[in-house]
Amino acid sequence: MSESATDGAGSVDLEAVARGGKAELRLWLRLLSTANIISGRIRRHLRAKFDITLPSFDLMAQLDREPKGLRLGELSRRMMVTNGNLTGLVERLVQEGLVMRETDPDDRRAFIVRLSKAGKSKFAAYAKENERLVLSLFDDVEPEVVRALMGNLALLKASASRNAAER
Amino acid sequence: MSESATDGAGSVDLEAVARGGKAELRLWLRLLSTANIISGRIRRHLRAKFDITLPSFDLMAQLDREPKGLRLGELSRRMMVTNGNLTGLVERLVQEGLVMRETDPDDRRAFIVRLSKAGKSKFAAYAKENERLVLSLFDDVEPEVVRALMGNLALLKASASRNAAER
DNA sequence: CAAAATTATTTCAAGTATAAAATATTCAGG
DNA sequence: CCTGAATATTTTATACTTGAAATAATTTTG
Repeated sequence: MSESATDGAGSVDLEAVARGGKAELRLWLRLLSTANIISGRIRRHLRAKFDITLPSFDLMAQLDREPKGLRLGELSRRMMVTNGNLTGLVERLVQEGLVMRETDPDDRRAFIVRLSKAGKSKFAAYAKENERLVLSLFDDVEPEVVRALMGNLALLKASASRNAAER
Repeated sequence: MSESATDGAGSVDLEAVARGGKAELRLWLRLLSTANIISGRIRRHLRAKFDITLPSFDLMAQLDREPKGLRLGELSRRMMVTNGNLTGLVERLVQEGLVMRETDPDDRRAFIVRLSKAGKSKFAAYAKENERLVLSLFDDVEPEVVRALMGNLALLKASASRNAAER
């Protein structure tokens, strides 16, 4: 058969075959595997079509909607990654000429990053194609299911964000 | 304030502030950020409490329910990671004495890994504590919401798994 | 205002992750 | 039984990721 000439995990998944266990545990595993499947598809698609990584795409997506740029700290919060991570990520995008990095005139500790002209136009193409893909992945999901998930995930997200400081 | 003495991303998250955009796109971002928040909490909790990484925990979780062990290929499929990734992950756990790795008598290409006695007993403690944490993260989520998410995520997962071979 | 605390970022070490190429072994035909 | 296809895993190169420690600049305060 040969699946794709690549090593490729991320296609089968038995959802950890969580037999017993509490409903919440099983839900968490299902949530995770669903997110993994979708992000895997997106990652492979971006790579195949544009040779760009998902983290780079995410970074550009954040900057695309902030024409004036963002400080690194704000960017790391929005992307939910550590500061240290961003240093290298931004560096690579600067090398490629997609992102500009300049010191904040108001605070010499800080840096502001934003899309270059080239970055902006490339990202537009990436985003368009990506939207097409994501919509296709949701093809068999009814609008009311989308709505229900939207609301229920908000509840879960709020609960998980709140109930954090345990022990 | 100081948040936690660590560099810590993964706490705030503006859900990418996806203003416009199709509902499906926004749902995908919400799904991703929810999964990120939960897995971040789990990861930090396991590290703080037991000094174990999430991938190691996941690997042990898979083996825990297969007393006879698993071949590496099957394990990589279940964990949704590439084969190459597993080589190093297993190696570390073998070094720590938590996992045993032996060649499959029926197929000399293959390896079978399973939990050692020590691994089994350590994992029991990890899992117990982890279950406590996950349940606490779901604390404010009503059972019917859990049920609804379970069903609707199954639909989404199926759709995303199916609609793959696009272009 | 100078020392102390805080904030913004980088550096570092270790681990995780992918995709592609390389190895080794098994299997299917001829 | 020998060859070529298929399978199982490892290796390699590159990139991502974290958490902690280090740097540097700003703000707070005694």
